[in-house]
Amino acid sequence: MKELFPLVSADIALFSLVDGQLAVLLGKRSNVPGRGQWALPGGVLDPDADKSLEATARRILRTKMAVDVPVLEQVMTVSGPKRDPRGYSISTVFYALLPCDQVSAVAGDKTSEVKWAAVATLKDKLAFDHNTLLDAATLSLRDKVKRRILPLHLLPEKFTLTDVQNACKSILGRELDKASFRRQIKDEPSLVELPGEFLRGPQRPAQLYSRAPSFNFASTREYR
Amino acid sequence: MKELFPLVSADIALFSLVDGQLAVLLGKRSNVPGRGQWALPGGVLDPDADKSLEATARRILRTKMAVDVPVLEQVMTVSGPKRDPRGYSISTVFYALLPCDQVSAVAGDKTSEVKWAAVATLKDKLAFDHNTLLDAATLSLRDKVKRRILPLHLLPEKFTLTDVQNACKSILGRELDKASFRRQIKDEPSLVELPGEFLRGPQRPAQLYSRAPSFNFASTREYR
DNA sequence: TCAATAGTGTCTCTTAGACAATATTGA
DNA sequence: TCAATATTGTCTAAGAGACACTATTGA
Repeated sequence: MKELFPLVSADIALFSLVDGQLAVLLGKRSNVPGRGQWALPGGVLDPDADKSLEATARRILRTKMAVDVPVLEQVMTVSGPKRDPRGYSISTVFYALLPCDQVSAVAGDKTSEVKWAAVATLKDKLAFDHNTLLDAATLSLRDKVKRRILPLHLLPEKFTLTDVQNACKSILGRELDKASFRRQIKDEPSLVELPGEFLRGPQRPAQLYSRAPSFNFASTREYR
Repeated sequence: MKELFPLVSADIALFSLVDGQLAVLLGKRSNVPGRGQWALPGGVLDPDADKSLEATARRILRTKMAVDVPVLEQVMTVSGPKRDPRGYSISTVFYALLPCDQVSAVAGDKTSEVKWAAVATLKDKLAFDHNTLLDAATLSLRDKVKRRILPLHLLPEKFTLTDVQNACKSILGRELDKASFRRQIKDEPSLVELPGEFLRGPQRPAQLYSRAPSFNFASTREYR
């Protein structure tokens, strides 16, 4: 393979909900640079295989983490001669959403070098400039949710409105009023009520919903 | 200079107001590919000279257009093997803001291959995928203004509130109510009233304002 | 005086947030 | 019945849009 100059790569913040907290998938670096440190999964562009940097990101998640993500959003691109000791590098950052039970790399491998980490607890603990990248990705996701694009891809196939509210709460980092939240999503076409299906427990059953097939997380939303 | 692979470059949508309309600076391409077509100014990363792709963009504007821009915002990065006939290419798109009278390249050169074009009139008239890039840049700028970051860098040093309103109107593409607009920007710390200075004409004089020195267009704004 | 634009006041409607009230289940 | 959570109703305040009114200049 022809050598790349500059070094062009994609890094991905794969978000999920772990114990109701927003979490991100990290890999422990097994090679220099940054050996032994935790970092966002990433990899170098393969011009022969990748139709775009989005394709690079998907390939990395597929080969390194064995996941296919339904949502992949570009965040920004960082560049410079000092970011990577190997030389001038360009990195495009993405974020992806997935229910954490769909990532087997974590639980399956005993000598696992992959883990979920709560986003809120990750101050300055990552390799390279990955804390900056993660912060940008988190802000970008938060922005989406503020525009009322629901992070339904973090949830299992069937979920309650309380689940949706908790997902939004963990992303926005603040409490949400139940009544207000429900008013706001009441007429969301992305939510499909599943008639007769309820989540049962030692209390009043909760209506179950699923994502509308037409729901497109990437779509924007007009606001004034 | 070491050859780049892939081809990494920056393209810039330099926005301004021309006759009250949002306009973008275009250059006619003098070389293949795209010779003779109009395109956003852009150029290839110089790893020795550019500390980042932002620096690339600034260098291009400085050398090709002889302007120093106060605002430069990253929009997104496009990539792929087919975008440019020269091979696999990565391009990061930026937008910049400037009063059009600060760009001399247009008026100064009789055989000028540079022009301002009203953004609203540019359907599918640009080289490569530059219409897509311009659309993305325009949306990104619009987004800023929707968050009440005022596009003050499009205006001259002294301006009236009506000027600000017209700038926002041309970016948002819709009429704005005067009273409502003024209520919204009433307590903007970015606006400094110039006591005793007025724009005079055949009507009631209009208070002049200037940008606050601390005004930072890049800063975001919290919204729920 | 009039034309023209600057600048302000007021009304209505929507909506977010706060908080309370009611509903429905299993134990 | 009670605990627990789901779901809904109501009040209030803030703010946007619409629109009309007043203010101040030059001609």
